[in-house]
Amino acid sequence: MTTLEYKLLGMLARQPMSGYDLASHLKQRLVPFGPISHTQIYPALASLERKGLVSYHVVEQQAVRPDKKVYELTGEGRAALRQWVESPTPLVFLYDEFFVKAYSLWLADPERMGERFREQAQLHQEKLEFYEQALQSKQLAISAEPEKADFFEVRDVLFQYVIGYERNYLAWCQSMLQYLEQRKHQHGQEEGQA
Amino acid sequence: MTTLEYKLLGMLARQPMSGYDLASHLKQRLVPFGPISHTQIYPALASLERKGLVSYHVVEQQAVRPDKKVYELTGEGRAALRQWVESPTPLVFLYDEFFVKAYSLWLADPERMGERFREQAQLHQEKLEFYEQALQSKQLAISAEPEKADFFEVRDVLFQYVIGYERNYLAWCQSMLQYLEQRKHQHGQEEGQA
DNA sequence: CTCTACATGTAATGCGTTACATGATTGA
DNA sequence: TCAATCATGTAACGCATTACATGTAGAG
Repeated sequence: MTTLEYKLLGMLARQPMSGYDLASHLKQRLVPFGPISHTQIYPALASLERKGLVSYHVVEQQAVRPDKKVYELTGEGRAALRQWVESPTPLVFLYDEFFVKAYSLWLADPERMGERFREQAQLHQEKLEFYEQALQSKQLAISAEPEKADFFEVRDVLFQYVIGYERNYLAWCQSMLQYLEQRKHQHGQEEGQA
Repeated sequence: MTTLEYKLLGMLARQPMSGYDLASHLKQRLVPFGPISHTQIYPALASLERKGLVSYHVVEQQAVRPDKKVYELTGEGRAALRQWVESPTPLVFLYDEFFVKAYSLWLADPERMGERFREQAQLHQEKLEFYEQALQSKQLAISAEPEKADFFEVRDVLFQYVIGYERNYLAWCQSMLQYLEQRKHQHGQEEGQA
C-alpha cells in the first residue's frame, strides 16, 4: 500500500467517485494533496479493487463516452484506512526546489535573485488567497449541511495548516528581499561576471 | 541535471569534499536538504565529472581504506549552478504523510489520534530545537570568520525558514489537539468499532 | 477548426530507496 | 563479539512523470 492509495481511500471514504472525479477534485484543489495524474489513479484503483478495499459499479454514460466506474470503500477498505491513519508516522523532510536554490544564492546576482523572490512570493500569495477563500466558503457549507460537519471541519483545519505554511513562506521571502537590498547597497557592483 | 546534482554542486561550491563527506554533512544536518544516500551520491558525482562540472583529486588514505576522491567545482560547474539558481522555479506542492493521515482523522479514534499528534509534535519540537541551536552557533561562527559571512549568513536565513516552518507545524498540532479534546467531550463514546 | 471537457487506459523512462559487496580499525 | 566509522561502489525494485492511444460533444 502506497501513500497514493491511501489518499484515494481517504477521498472515497467521504464520497464515492470515479477515477476521473478523483483527478479533477485534486486538480481543483478541493483536497490539498496536489494534483495526481490519471495515469497513476487508474492502475491504483484497479489494485485497490483486487485487494478488496474498494468496489465499483458501472454507470452508463450518454453518447459514446466510456462507461464511468464509480468506486466506493468496502468495509475492509474503511478498516485499512482507519488503521493506517491511527499508525505512527516518521518525520518527513520538506522538499522545495526554490529553497535549494536559495542555498547557493550567495554566488548569484542580487538583482536577479530579487526578481525570483518576488516571483515566488507572488505564486505563494495566490495559493494563500485561494485557501483563505476556500476556507471561508467551507465554513459557510458547514452551516448549510451540519450533518457533514465531521469531515468539513477537519478539512478546514488542513486548510488552516496550508495557510500557516504559506504565510511563513511569504514572510521568509520578505526577509530575503530585505537581505538582498542590504547586500546590493553594501557590495555595490564588485563582481561582474556574465 | 537533477535537483540532486544541484544540491551537490551547491555544497561543493562552498567547500571541496568527497562523496562520503557530502553524505555525512547531510546526515548531520549541517545543510537542511535532508539525508541523501551514498548510493545516489557516487553515481551523481561521476555524472557531474563526465559533464565537466566538477573535478577531483585523489587523496591517499592511511591503512587499507579506499582512496578518497575530493571533488571541487570547475568554472563551468560554478556557471551552471549560478544559472540554475537564477532561473525561475515553479510552485511545488508540500508532501507530508502525516498531513494526509489527518485528512481522514474523522473516522479514527480521537484518543489514539491525540497520541499521534503528540508524537509528531515531539518530533518537530526536536527538529526545531536543533535548528534554533544551530542558528546560534552559526552566528558565533560568523563573528569568528567574517570573510565567510557571505554564505554563512545565507545558511542562517535558510535555517530561519525551517524554524518558521516547524513553529507553524507545532501550532497546527496544538490546534488539532484542542479540536480532538473538544470532539472527545462532545461525542462521548458513540462509535465503538474495533 | 481547434481546444477543452469527458472518460479510460498502456508503455517507456527516470529518479530514489533498499539490498548487496568489500574491508580495516576502534570502542562498547 | 557486535556495531559504528571510514570509503567506495553496483544491482534490483518501485513509484511517478511523460508520452502514447481512443473517441465524441460543445464552445470559441
